[in-house]
Amino acid sequence: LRASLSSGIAFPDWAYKPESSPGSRQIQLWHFILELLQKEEYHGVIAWQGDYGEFVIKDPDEVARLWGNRKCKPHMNYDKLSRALRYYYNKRILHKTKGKRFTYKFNFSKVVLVNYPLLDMASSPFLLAQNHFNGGAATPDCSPVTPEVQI
DNA sequence: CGCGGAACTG
DNA sequence: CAGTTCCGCG
Repeated sequence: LRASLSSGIAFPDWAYKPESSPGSRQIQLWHFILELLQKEEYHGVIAWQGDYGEFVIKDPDEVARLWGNRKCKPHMNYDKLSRALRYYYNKRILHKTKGKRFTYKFNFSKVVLVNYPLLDMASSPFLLAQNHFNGGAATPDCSPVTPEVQI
């Protein structure tokens, strides 16, 4: 188990995923989703809606564009993004809300309860996300390297 | 749309 | 390993 030092609150392992290469750890899609969900400026694009942990992608094309932008994948689209989301079903991170279009649900209750039996679910996923991404320090767009050599 | 197999990539 | 790309099927 790990704790986020900057925010003060402990966050479960499943939400961390350190991964090899400390400096250049790739952004996880569901991290990115949570990041957008946390920012009010994207409420027209993606937002919490319905049950606890449930969210709707209001503008699939835009979310795909933003994701592609972050991953330097200019040809990203909802078809591909949704395939990535579907891989989360077996990983128990997400599942589909059947019937509701563009609607998925985080397995907060299940996974958090398993990893953190003492942590109650009073706090919304929004608060959890806020605590994890302390206010959104920086949102690095697709910018590979900035050598900036000066003499 | 939503699903999951399959090949492929860093 | 975490997607990306492509695709046939329902």
